[in-house]
Amino acid sequence: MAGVSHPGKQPTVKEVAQHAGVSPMTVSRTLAGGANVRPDLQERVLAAVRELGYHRNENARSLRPGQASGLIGVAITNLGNPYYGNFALGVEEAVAETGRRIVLGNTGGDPARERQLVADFMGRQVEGLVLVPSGGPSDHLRPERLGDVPLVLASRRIYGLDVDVVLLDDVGGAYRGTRALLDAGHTRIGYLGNVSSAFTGARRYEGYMRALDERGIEVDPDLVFREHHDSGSASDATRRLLDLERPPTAIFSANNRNSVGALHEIGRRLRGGASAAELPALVSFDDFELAELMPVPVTVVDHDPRELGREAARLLLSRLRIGDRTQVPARVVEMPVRLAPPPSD
Amino acid sequence: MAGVSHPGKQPTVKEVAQHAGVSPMTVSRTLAGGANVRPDLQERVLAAVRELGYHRNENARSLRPGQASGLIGVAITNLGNPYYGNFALGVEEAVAETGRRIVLGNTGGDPARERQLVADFMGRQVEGLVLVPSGGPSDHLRPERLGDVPLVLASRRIYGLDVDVVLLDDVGGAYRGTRALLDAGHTRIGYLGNVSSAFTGARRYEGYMRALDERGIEVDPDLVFREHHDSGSASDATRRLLDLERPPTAIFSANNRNSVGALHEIGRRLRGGASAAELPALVSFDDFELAELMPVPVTVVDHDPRELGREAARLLLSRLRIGDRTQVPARVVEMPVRLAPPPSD
DNA sequence: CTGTTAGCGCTTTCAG
DNA sequence: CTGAAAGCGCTAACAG
Repeated sequence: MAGVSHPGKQPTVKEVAQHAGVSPMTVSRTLAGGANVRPDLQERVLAAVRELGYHRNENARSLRPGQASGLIGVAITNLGNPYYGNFALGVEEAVAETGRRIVLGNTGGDPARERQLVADFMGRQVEGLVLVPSGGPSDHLRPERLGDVPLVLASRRIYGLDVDVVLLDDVGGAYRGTRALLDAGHTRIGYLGNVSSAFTGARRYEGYMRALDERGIEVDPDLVFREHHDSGSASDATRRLLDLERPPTAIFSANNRNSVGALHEIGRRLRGGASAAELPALVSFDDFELAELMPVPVTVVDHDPRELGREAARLLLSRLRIGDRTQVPARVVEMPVRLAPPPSD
Repeated sequence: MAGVSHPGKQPTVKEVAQHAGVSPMTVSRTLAGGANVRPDLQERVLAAVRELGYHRNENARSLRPGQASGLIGVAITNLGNPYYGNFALGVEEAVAETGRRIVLGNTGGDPARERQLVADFMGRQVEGLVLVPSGGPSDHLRPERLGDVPLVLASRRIYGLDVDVVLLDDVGGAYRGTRALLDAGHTRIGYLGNVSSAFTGARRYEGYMRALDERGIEVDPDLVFREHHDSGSASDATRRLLDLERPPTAIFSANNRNSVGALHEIGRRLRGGASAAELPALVSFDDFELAELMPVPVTVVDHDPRELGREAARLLLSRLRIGDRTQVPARVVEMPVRLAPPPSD
């Protein structure tokens, strides 16, 4: 009960001042570090703060000109996906190191929701925006809409929008993953990709093609499936692949969801009596846990979404430190990926 | 360049008003829905808003008495863990349905960080708090510190703190999982738990004990490992279990991390030439992907962290609707879990 | 239907 | 070293 004079309302500087027998300014100065305040008054103020459970109102504070809100708006497509969860974690950590916080919104890949979130973030006076674009129209991201609030895009870029971007080395990773299969002697390599992230999908497919092309192998359209987006449809695609007259001996999967789908189908066939030897090897863009325990060899194109998040935050924070934000041209950072072959037995 | 008069600053009502040739109040009213504003003036205002890229300043808005901030503070232990990522998603979704947003902080399980985050959230005038407690002292959560800002705890409760809590049915899930192993004829069942979440750990261990007790089996202390917290140490514990003179024929793993650790060790032994038949069956509290593909049978105690998050948000939002928040006594909700046996082949 | 006034909580001036 | 005044952007309440 200590000091709760008006239950149901947060105390203000004024109340703290009254409680400590000083003026609001002395409270403000004390809370700002205490420069030019007599120690004994500081004591009294801090005691009153504790007594009343006072928290300085950051919203009122940021109303003053020159005072930033300390908020960064983050909109991602799917928080439930560990990839984006770790991405958000990376952003949060890097941003928290500067004393700022993130306001987080989940777009679910819906452009309308993205617009709405960005507008809301702007209204909350965020100092910057980190966005995993959902792919729709992007006029709400144009400079005249965002004023001087810097924007960083992650995972995908938007052409015509000249802002900082962090990407994975999609092309290189897909290229190296495919090449690993070629080096192991495979020549018929299926491709499982998706359409939901057109940008990323196109880049990974490019890496796949480039590796095949380098060895003079032509892409067989029967082996390429790119029209699905969840693990269920990836299972179906895998079934169709394996039911071909000349099935692939290996599969390149452009992401986590597709890898899981493919493995579900592989598991089904194993339980149906197939032997592991007649089932395809797999390269998976995106790591997943226990890949080593899979019944077929799984090579993983591994990367660190948390680090991607940190890097996105770093780009953003650096813009906040620059007075004229258009001074530095837009940067594109490609984060490296790592090939992790299956454990040799 | 449309209308960017003062680049580097967000436009205000005043500027919009000037631009539209009306008073600030007409702008405010128009933005509030347009009641009692002539249509043609509304037109002019909305045009000016578009022209200038105006976003209403929510911080200034919530300064007025009676106006809520529309922010909910969420502090969780590890966003990178898919369990908490989905939890956060559930909270975000439910909260967004009411037009509110979440400010998110990651505690990393550090009590000091938790205090800091909660204080910051209070300063930002959050309307409510959702917290996955880190387990340290909890005086910063006492009612006199939080004023009338409601708090909902998730995953763990804090004794002595009379607030709403959402939990999983830990005891029941562990009990049923263990009983499934007993029903399959196992009598020596190892236990892998952890200490990092003392509360949850104790509850799951209780369920394990209860199932054994019911069958008149005494807990063999050699089979119980509860002092570790990551998948690496869970691997070690599994090794020690399997190296016992009379190793267990099954293992109950109290969470995801432990299950993965145990499976890593099992994989190692398989690659070393062991046959699946001599390796233990597993029950895992917490689902994980591709459990069906594991070389030993894995039964999963499945649950929906996203739904847990939604429920936490629901409890919180219901408090916001009630004038006197202490009217309704603290509620404890236990979310159900589901037993998912391995696919029968 | 529209505008003016006042004040939300805070801090930057400017006086004492 | 301390306080009083003024104003950040917004909107109830009260004129007109």
